[in-house]
Amino acid sequence: MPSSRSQDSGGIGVCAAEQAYRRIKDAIVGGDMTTGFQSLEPALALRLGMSRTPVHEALVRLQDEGYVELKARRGMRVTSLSHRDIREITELLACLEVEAAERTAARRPPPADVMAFDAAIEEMDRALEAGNITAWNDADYRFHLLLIESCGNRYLIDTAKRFLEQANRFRHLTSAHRKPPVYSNVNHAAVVEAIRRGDAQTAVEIHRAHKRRWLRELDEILTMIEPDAPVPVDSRPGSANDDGMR
Amino acid sequence: MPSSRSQDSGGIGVCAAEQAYRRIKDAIVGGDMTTGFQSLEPALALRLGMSRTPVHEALVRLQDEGYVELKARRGMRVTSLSHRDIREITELLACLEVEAAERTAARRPPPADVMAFDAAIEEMDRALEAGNITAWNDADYRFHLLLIESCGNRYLIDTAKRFLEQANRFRHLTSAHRKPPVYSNVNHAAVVEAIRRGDAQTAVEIHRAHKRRWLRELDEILTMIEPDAPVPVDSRPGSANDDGMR
DNA sequence: TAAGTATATAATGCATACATTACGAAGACT
DNA sequence: AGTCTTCGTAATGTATGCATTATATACTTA
Repeated sequence: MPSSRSQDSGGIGVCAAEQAYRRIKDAIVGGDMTTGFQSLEPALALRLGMSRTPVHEALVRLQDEGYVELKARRGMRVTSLSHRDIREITELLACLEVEAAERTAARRPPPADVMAFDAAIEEMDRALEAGNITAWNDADYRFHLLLIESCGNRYLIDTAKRFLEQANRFRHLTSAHRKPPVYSNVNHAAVVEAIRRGDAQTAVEIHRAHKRRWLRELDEILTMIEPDAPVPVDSRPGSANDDGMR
Repeated sequence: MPSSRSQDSGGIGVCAAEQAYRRIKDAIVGGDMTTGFQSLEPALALRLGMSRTPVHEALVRLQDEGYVELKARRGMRVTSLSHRDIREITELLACLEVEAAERTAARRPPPADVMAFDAAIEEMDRALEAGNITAWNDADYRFHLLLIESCGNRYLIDTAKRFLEQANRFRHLTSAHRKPPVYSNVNHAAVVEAIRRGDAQTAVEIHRAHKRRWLRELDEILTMIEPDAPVPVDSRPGSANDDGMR
């Protein structure tokens, strides 16, 4: 249901507008275009090796999704995520994921699907033992993606994925400041256990409690980092205007 | 946060692309462009009195939101909503609204805001007594919009509004087949009472039960209407290709 | 007559061109 | 010297033009 044109996904022949959309979004989510980064359409078009038309289309779409602001004459600006933004995105995502957990459990997915959850959790365990934060993040991301994608409601899937992507913009920020997330692994395992049993009620309760706890921790992290103001999404908050990609 | 450019909202000087976006979307939501309606960019551009460029931009955005499908060479096609689509949209909206009810109650909005809820419910009561379905729909819509917009989470607001709009595409369909929604008024009033007291727990419970009941009723309506297949969003399911606007 | 192929038509996606407009810089006036 | 005004520059939004491609139709051959 989300964006795709002609070619279905990531192949060779994707049209320029789609490429522009993905490359810019990836740059923002991946931290290569930092919060506050500004650029003009001609510059972007030059960098992406295409004309302004597809770039313009991509920017409008990204504005709809909240990734950039288009200000007259100033071109695009990567939206800054205030503490409030981060909290609100996390809250919404929590709500959506809890619903997804309930539906997934109620659907009683086939054992093969549940094994994918197990695999993700095992990898989270391994990464935690090894102290490999990046690997843990990847596995955790995959777990949440699995949970979302197996809920059966395509609109819920699209929406939750959209905000999971948004959340990736500040994931590294929080993961740098949080204590080793042992309880995440335990909770996730318990949710999977409930899913395996088809126990939707328990899945909801555990996942909701987990998300509540995470929100409290997030609040602590945020107040620790800085009183408020737009959050530095990477290590160079000042270097906005010059080139900003790296 | 959603779409707008230069001019903030609905003024005179909105750019052509934004106008195209709104007019086409309004036509779809308002039932003027019926499910399955197809059109080519040149034809739309002609009808809207602009060139293909802004029309193209609008269509891509509408595709992102699930209102149209763009098939190579076939132009745009207004997406058909299957029973499954209707159910999934309603489920997601229920989830979002329950969360909004909880947050609204937890925020303890000022009495002036709560009076707006009262006004909407009073109008629902009046419309129900008078048997005026249209008026009831309008008031009900306003109630849900109020509930959403007073939750305090801007991302939740945007998302819920988006699906409330989608739900308007099939609202008339369900409202034609459902029995007089007395329990809606009662439930909504109870939710408002909980909001007034700041009782988030009760607000959630009532609204969730209300939505559950509504989903069951929706299922009955849907199975009654037709086994499945794309739902006729207006009374003329066949007249897709010729002109489709009315 | 039917099936396959070739050609023509036209819609899409992108590039370019143009008009509008906003922002900045420079100069003039107080 | 500071402020206001005017002019120039350049970015945006849209229109148009062009290349690509897919579909439909017509023609040819078995």
